[in-house]
Amino acid sequence: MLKKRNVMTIGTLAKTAGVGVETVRYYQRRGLMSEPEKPYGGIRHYDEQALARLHFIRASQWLGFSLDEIGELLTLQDGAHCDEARELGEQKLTSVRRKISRLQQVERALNELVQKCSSGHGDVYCPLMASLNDGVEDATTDKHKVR
Amino acid sequence: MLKKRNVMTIGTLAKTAGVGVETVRYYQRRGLMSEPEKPYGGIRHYDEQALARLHFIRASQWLGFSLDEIGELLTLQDGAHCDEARELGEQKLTSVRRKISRLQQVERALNELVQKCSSGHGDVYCPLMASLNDGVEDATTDKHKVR
DNA sequence: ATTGCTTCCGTAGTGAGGTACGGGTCTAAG
DNA sequence: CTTAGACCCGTACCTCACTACGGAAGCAAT
Ligand SMILES: [Zn+2]
Ligand SMILES: [Zn+2]
Ligand SMILES: [Zn+2]
Ligand SMILES: [Zn+2]
Repeated sequence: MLKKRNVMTIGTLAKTAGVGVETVRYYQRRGLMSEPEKPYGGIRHYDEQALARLHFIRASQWLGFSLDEIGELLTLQDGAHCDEARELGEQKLTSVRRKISRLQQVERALNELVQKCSSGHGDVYCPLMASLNDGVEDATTDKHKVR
Repeated sequence: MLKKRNVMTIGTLAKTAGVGVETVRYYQRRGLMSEPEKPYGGIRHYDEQALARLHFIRASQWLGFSLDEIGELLTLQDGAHCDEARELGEQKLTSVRRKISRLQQVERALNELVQKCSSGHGDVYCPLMASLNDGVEDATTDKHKVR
């Protein structure tokens, strides 16, 4: 699969990194990866630096960074801007923690609804449906701000 | 704001429920709300049932149901299908719990990175950046499956 | 009666992160 | 030499939940 000295075509690069060819090209269009020069009338070749870049992008994405944010992170790669990178990491950590506690609220509310519905109410009305109609009382105060 | 006997225009309805007029019309197009008949050449009027429907939708959305799923929930509103509704709730609960534990993995990984970066490494290289390049080792096994 | 805010209705655009298509060119295997 | 399978490139399309636009017509206040 890997040609000598890790010189790859875009297809090999993509498969090695576990993404689609179209995704690589999309990252190039987004400016997250550079397009290597192509030999006259030929096919571009990619090296292990391109693969490392793909690893960087996917790892950052796994941590919740958007492609725009990843672009920013990439400008800090020289190692001299460690403080800025850490700042971005801390902001992301904060937002991840907010998401977690929001989801935990949802989990509690949903669990309560399901429990109430399970514990045989007398076929008269369903507390789950009733709560949805009334607006899921318990969870939070600003009920109608979904997004 | 509320006209006598809770008869409202679409604008009043929307404002009362805390959504936009366009959103109400969108829900109608999606089949989540019915359009009232309009008096000849006139303006449609909405009652408190429409408002309740809007509450139902927003509450369900807050719990993480998609509009398609909410459409399904609405067919179970007669109270006779409580078991199916509970099943949907349980599935959603499972997916919420999966999201939470995934985010908790991210939180641990991100926290570790930020900590390592904070504890003065000798300006030589940044462990945060290095980890991103190497692929955030600790977190999980299927690293490259982001979505 | 004139202004000015709503309503009505269909269509189109947004953002994020891709995925798919189609027509042409290149390369490696048989 | 021929053919199957990559590659190249631009463009269009996808999901989700809205949001905006545009023009006609209604309704309320001045
Ligand atoms: Zn700096
Ligand atoms: Zn029930
Ligand atoms: Zn049933
Ligand atoms: Zn650092």
